Amino acid sequence: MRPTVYDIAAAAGVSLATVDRVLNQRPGVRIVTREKVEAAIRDIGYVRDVAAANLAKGRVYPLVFILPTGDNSFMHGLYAEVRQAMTRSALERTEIRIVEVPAFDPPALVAALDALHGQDVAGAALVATDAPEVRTAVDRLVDARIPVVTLVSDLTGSARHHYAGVDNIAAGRTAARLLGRFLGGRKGDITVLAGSMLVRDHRERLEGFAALMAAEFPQLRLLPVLEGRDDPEITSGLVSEALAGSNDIIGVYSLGAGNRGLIRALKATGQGRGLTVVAHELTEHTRAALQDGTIDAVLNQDAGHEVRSAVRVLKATADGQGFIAGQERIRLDIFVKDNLP
Amino acid sequence: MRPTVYDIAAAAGVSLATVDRVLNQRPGVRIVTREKVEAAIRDIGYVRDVAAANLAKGRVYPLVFILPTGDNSFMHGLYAEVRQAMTRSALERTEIRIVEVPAFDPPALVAALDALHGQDVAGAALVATDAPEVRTAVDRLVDARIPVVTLVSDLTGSARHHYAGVDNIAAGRTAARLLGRFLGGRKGDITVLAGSMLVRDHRERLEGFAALMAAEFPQLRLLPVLEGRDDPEITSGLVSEALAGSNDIIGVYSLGAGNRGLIRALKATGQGRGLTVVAHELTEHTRAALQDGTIDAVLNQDAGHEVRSAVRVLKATADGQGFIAGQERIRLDIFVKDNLP
DNA sequence: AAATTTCTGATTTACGTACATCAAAAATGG
DNA sequence: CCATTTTTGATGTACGTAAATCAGAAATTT
Repeated sequence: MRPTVYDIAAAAGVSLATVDRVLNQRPGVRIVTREKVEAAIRDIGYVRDVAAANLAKGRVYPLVFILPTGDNSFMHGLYAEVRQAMTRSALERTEIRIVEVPAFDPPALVAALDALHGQDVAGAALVATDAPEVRTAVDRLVDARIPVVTLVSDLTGSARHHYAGVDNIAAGRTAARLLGRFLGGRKGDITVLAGSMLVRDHRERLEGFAALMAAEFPQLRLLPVLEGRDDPEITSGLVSEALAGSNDIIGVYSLGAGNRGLIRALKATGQGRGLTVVAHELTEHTRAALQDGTIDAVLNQDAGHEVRSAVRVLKATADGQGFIAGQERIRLDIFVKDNLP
Repeated sequence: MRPTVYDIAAAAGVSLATVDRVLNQRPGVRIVTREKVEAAIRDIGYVRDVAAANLAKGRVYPLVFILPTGDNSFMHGLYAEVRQAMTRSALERTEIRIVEVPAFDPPALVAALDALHGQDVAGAALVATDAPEVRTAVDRLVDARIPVVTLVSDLTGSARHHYAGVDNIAAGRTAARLLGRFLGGRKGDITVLAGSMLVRDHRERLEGFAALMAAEFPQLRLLPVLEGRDDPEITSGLVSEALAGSNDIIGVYSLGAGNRGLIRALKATGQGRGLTVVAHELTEHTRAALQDGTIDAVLNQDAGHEVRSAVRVLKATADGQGFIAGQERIRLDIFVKDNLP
């Protein structure tokens, strides 16, 4: 049988009330007594029964997810996953609220973060836009002892407790490796398509991609980056134009969202050119494109895992607990035609 | 506030005792009354507080993991992960026991399974060896209302509740796709290395691999499968011999364990031949080989995820509950040099 | 209608922890 | 050594559910 608070009391030769004071760091215990109790806790190997504790406390975790607006499948998927998490609220003792802010808009994000102060919030998750003022706003929350995790896009240099997302530099390098190997020594130009260089995840993907390309595939030349703002329409136009303007393009790397537009342009302009294409984020559109051969590989981050991980980490952090690092590492999924879920 | 059993009682106009009888399917309730209560449960949207219920029941989950012996890194990793899960027992109300059986030995596995009858077991996980007698032994457990999940290797056709592992046909196809694309149109022979055709996962990987190769990369010829019994020594010998015997080999697919031997042979015999190699299972050996370029891609199943998933599913099934399918799907990880964790 | 049998209600205890209150004991200051 | 402050003990209630008991009500049988 697992030891309980009664066992601690017996082992330490103190009363239950004193054990409780030590366990919940309430005042009114001499240091010697406190140490005696702590020793007993270690000795008998007591672990607090979190379920019982939460029951007694009537604890709920009001969590806030700050998400950018955005009309692309990835963001839609992310919203859907957060809403899924909401449906599990009763079971998980969470109360999740979504705060929507304009994308790529640091002041709006800062305002949303600052608004949390004084509210009843057990933790916050945000898709970070990389800007100094966002960093300090996050730090203010952390100072206010509110757990913060970044989602999808990180905010290095800030005091956020955790990042629930993939390593985007590694993602860029991986994309380069796949594209380079798939092209099997051919020589030509590569078009890179991004959403916006204002978000850290896109910058990092490009950084990793460009670095590995330069180092290992010198026969491939990177064309200037096209910024499609994660918007299918803009993206479609840019790609069509690029493909029409050059016959040397043999590969495409799409590191942002808005792949609906990319795919449309590829089908219209790229047909029969033998393009090798690597894109990010598995959506219904990229899935279909993988299947019909328009795209050769898709790198993906599982939004569901990211959201569930964020919730677990926020709860654990709010309780001052640790978490299983391996379980909370968000992996970079690589999909080809054959391993689609 | 979440509705409680008291709210059900009030809503249905019955007493708490009756609600309890309905909730825990105890006898002594007329059908009309039972339906009244069930309607009330639906109406007010009651969800049982599992934490409180488990507390009241003093529930613990005695789980058994039946694992094959095996001196390869993957099995070592699997054991380590199960032991990790044991250290979390106190928190998760589990009591995990490992039963070790000889690998590739159906009768031993059957004996281990049958031994569980009558024991206090809330669920069992096993690495299945594919044989009819194993199937019926699993079915006997399921008939005895003991939740069963297969781990790593499935047992289709049996009544197991869940499979915590990857889709191995898809894994084989994916390996073929990567190898085929990486070889970029070159013509030559491919050596395939397996552990044993007695286990379903190896058979399935080969099946997927051969099918896709034949369909999409006809310029690549598959050599007869080498069976290394997941043993580094045997594997090393087989590979050295094969490489020495032919200069037409341009690719290797290692679909089992025992890659330590493969890598040793490649370094000794394959150096400078420009071999493209795809292997399974990320271990310290395959990781190093990826990094130094001996292996080009590694397909992996995360043993930690598999074990944690098995535990979650067994507990949920024991409670007659469902689980989040997306969370319990074990993904096929693809690693190249650049996205190693 | 009486005698059974089957349901239902009321109440209590328990699980492991949190939290509050009040009295008693011990330590500290002067 | 007394007065004061600090520390500790004893006890009770609560969280939401499970499980048991026993009395009483309703349904069924005779």
